[in-house]
Amino acid sequence: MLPPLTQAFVLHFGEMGSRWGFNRTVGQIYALLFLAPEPLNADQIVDQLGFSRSNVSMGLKELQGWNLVRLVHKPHDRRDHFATPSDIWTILRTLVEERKKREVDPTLSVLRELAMQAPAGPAEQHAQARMADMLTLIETLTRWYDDVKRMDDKRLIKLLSLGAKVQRVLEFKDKITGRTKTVADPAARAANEG
Amino acid sequence: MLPPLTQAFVLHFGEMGSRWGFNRTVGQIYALLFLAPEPLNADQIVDQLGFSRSNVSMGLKELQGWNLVRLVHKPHDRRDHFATPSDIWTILRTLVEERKKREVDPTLSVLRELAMQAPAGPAEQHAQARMADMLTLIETLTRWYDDVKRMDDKRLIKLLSLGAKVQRVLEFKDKITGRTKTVADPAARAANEG
DNA sequence: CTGAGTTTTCAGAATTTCCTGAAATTACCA
DNA sequence: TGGTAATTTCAGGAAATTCTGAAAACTCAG
Repeated sequence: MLPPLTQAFVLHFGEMGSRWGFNRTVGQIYALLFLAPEPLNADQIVDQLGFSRSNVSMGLKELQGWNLVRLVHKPHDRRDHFATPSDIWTILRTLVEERKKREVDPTLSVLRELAMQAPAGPAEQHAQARMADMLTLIETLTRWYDDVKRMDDKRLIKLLSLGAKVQRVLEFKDKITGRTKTVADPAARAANEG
Repeated sequence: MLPPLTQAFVLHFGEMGSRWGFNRTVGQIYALLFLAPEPLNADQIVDQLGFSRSNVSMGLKELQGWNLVRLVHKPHDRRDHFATPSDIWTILRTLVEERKKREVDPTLSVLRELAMQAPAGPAEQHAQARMADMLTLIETLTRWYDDVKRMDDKRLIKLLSLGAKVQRVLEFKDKITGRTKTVADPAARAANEG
């Protein structure tokens, strides 16, 4: 039915689905839409994947809830068509944002809530301290994320491909701002750049 | 049974468990161990959470499989005790590593596999190009991750708290390496540092 | 309006996952 | 080696989730 590479990809996404927070149907539908050169309508998805019409309808709704799939209308066709963004970085941003919303935000708000309450006796002192550690960590991470997600794709990609080498750049900068003279010395500069 | 803050935290982790790739039992056991000031043995967990002994045993095994919990032996006590690392950054590293192993590595290897196969006719050209896009993105991300995970905690935290401001540092560096004279000029340097 | 085409809802069947108690296994002491 | 404490395994019951078909609801051209 599906050509072999497409089939393999779709089946893999179906299997992985559960690890990514949705089910087989949703995973396969997403994979199919991701690969499709054109938006697909629900019946085309039914034909290709063999799920019931209602299951596909629910799967599409869930994918729209994740903002991973958008509704497209074709001229002279009453049926709804669905597509994934063609830009993969856009997809990544959406995925991360939605997973954060589901996986970390609820915990963040519970931890903030609990941090404000008085510990019920000395027994909970330690527990509350542990929660505070976790809260600090999550807040550090989400602040970083909120910051980074505002970067445009080009800079983001540049930053990613630099990897841990940013470290060196930072240390380089420290040196410069610390003692300007060193920077003016070409030999020292070359050493810093490695 | 459990003091109120502890209880709230444990129940929350139980609920979140399914979103994080494990079940209620595992989530609650982890939460309890995380908060505990001392390693706990299986019976203590049974007492506090009310799950069956066998369920706790399986949950602990799963947590050990994730490397999130380690076995501890107390002197003069035959029973196994369990603890989470006390350092929260260590926990984060483990969690990310294990999730990557489960959630991205399988897809990475499938995509590499499929990238090598010849498309079955022109119908699959587009599909294979899409897969290639995804592969490139995942490889970029995992390379970045492999790089960053080698950083020590101190530098990592520094980098995180810098957030998108690294950007400025990078541009600052570009200017310096591009035209040294400008850097030597204190006025221009001040402008770059913002 | 009407009615064909399309999408959504939803009760319950099918499937999967979770959890338990009983039995088996392991570890260790005397 | 026998006995006891501790842990693990596992078959099957309980619970949760996924999936379906039928019916309801919606949409729009005529």
